[in-house]
This record gives sequence, structure tokens and C-alpha cells, in this order.
Amino acid sequence: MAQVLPYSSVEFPAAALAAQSLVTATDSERLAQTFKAMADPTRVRILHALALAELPVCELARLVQISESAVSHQLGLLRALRVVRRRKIGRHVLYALDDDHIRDLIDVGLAHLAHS
Amino acid sequence: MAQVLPYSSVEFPAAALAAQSLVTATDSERLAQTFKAMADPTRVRILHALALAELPVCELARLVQISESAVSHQLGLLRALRVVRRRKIGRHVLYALDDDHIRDLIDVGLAHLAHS
DNA sequence: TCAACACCTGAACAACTGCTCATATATTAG
DNA sequence: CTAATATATGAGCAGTTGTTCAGGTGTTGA
Repeated sequence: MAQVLPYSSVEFPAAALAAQSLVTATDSERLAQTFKAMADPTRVRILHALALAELPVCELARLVQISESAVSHQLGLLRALRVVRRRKIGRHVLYALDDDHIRDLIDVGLAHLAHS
Repeated sequence: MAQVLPYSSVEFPAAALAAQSLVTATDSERLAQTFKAMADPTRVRILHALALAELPVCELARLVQISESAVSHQLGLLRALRVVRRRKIGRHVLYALDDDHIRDLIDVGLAHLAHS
């Protein structure tokens, strides 16, 4: 599905090579979706907090300094993306990372922030 | 700037610990911005192509199957984020990755897509 | 010289985002 | 039981995004 049509360029042969190994449409969609989960400061903070500990909505709201409603909406989104999971404990709902990729991406991102 | 106010939770001591090492507001902004560069399928494809070779706008447009104008707009955005750099050769403008973090993040992302 | 090519850019527009507010349910402390 | 707490969710809204379209500049091949 990546490149059904043969691709060639007289001037830029590198383009033909790139065409061979370019990500498929499906993979670019999936990659973009994963990155989108972290493409917002609020979600970065939520996800980073969850990378440190399993936490209920109210604590996340206090940590990230945002309304519980806003946090709940973001968590709903992240849950739809299968990035976080939840379990109910009494009147709390504890959220945790459900995707180790996220933890890795945050780590890589933070590592780079450190020396740049 | 991360947590100016002391933070504590009786019920969830883990939250207090998380507060200690939670990303600062500035870092979460910067992280989100980096991820935002890859939070769109078109940009993923552009960046992945540029991770393989330095390419002009017209070739990128053919590779990702999108209008030259759209590519140019996206490249302008990526350049503003200092993710790509450009150099002019004749009537072509060659773009290349200007941020190794991006290459790494794509690699991590692709690696995870592979086994999931 | 000049038409074709390569690229850029602003306007416009629909689609999407991230928040607040109001309101709902469920659980528990008193 | 009742009030307070914890969470969820839909509507609404301002701001952002990604594209197309129309036009612009600069370069080059014939």
C-alpha cells in the first residue's frame, strides 16, 4: 500500500530509494495517532505523571493544575487511543499507562530536552 | 516552576512523589511541540522521507501524494519548529532533517509498531 | 526571451481541539 | 438518609489545523 505505482526521478535518484522504504499510509496514520497523544502540554503532564504512578482523576487534576472535568475529558481521549487503562477503587478511578511505547517516547523526548 | 506550591495527598502518597519529579510547564510545552511535529500522517510521511534522504519539495509532494502547496506549508511549519533545514540548489530547494531527535522518535515509534 | 518549472505565501474554509459550564451518576462519610 | 466527594459526559465556543486556491517570485531550458 506504500507505493503501488513505480516511482522514479531522473534528477533525484534518492527519491526512488526513499519511495521503496517510505512508511505505508496505514503506518503513518498509526504513528501520527500515537504522537498525537503527546502533542499537547496537558496530556504530556498527565502521561508523565502516570509514568510515575497510578493515579486517580482528582490527584491528576491537582498535579496538572487543571479542572477535573478537563482531565476527565483528556483521559477519555487517551483511553480511546488505548494509551491509558482504568480501574475503579471505591469512589476513585485509578488511571495508569497501558502502553509502554508512551513511556519510551517520553523518555527519549526528555533525554533529548536535557542536552539540546 | 514545576510545582511551586507544596503538594500532598493523604490518600495517595504516590501523588506527592509524582509531584516532585513531574515535568515543568516549560518542558511539557517543549515536549508537546516536538511531538506535535509528528502528530499528523502527512508530516510523518514527510519526516520519514527526509530521514531517508535530502529531498526537494516537488519530490516530497510526489512521494507523499499531496499538492506541492500543502507540502510547502507543512515544511514551513516544520522549519519554524526547527525540525528541518533547507538549502537552495538551482531552482530546487532541498530539505533535510535538522533534528536528530525526530529521527530517533520515528525509529522508536516504528519499532513499536512492528511488534504490537 | 520566455514559457515552463520549482517554490512560497496569504486568504478562506471546514474540521478538529481543548476548555468551561451544567448536569448526571455513583460512592461514602457523618 | 443526606451532603459531600469523585468522576463522566454533552453542549457550546473560541482557537487551531490542514488543505485548496489564487497568485506571487526566482530559475532555467529551449
